[in-house]
Amino acid sequence: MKPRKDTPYLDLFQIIGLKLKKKADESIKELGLNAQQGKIIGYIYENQETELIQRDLADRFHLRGASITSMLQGLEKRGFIERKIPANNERQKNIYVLPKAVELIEDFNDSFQKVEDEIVQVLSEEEKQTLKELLIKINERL
Amino acid sequence: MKPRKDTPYLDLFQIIGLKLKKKADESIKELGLNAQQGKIIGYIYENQETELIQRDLADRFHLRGASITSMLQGLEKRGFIERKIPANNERQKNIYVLPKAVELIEDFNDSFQKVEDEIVQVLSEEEKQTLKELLIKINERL
DNA sequence: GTATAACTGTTAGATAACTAACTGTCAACA
DNA sequence: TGTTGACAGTTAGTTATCTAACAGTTATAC
Repeated sequence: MKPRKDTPYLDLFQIIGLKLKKKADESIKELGLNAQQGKIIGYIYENQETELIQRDLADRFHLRGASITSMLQGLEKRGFIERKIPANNERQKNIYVLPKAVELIEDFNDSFQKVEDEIVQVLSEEEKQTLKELLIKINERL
Repeated sequence: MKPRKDTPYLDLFQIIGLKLKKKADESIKELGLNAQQGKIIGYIYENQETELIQRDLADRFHLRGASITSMLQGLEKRGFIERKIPANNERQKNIYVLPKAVELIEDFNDSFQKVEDEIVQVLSEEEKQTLKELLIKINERL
């Protein structure tokens, strides 16, 4: 009498992930960017002094190189970032945010914070802490 | 001295969701389907006696009607499912799985079960229970 | 020192999702 | 009962991701 299907964790993670993506996209839509672009601009801003290259973004965001190329080409064309080939390695491109993007960073960090608060609004402080520990543990082994 | 960004829950859910999608896709790739298609076929199989229509799938899987149309057209063309306009309402299409799909259901349910086990492999029974409760609570309010 | 392998990024083409505009059918109500 | 609005699904066009094949650069090994 084995159950035909019973994958509550997989299902819950998928549905919650999808809902969060939609909420995050919606929250910064008016800025003309989607959530992924916002997250990436924020990450570039915080790491642009460290010779950040496209490869690093691919690793950090679990995207393929080709996807990063395409996304950054779009952001560059629209004047949010620039890419410069460093002197010591012509294979690479270092990435920097331009003022047009910097202006927006505070706005979408606020927006993301609102989504973040929505996620845990129904949890007590103790539950939040427990959840975070469990998620980190799962993420490390996945 | 407010932190520029601190959205650990949003980030963790996004990354875990992405990793799980990739694992689930990989696990049934050899069957010629992706995880979403597998999940949907399984769901149709379990609900085809209930006059299941495309709208129901859109609601259950949080997809738009147009996405369901496109996915089902593909599955129908490849002989996995069929759609029949019911006598009592010509707007709707009832959905049924065909034998070719039924053959595969056990296989991909096994595959999904393996991914499910990977998610919680590092957790104790008590932690699993706690996590499930927290995820359900979050999902309900999102 | 040169050949080979690894690395970084790009292009082309496929796929799965989306929105907006549409068709056809059914339901509600004035 | 006739109009109007809601509902179910489709189409067209866009976007973000993917894989596979590729080019150019750098590192490694013999």
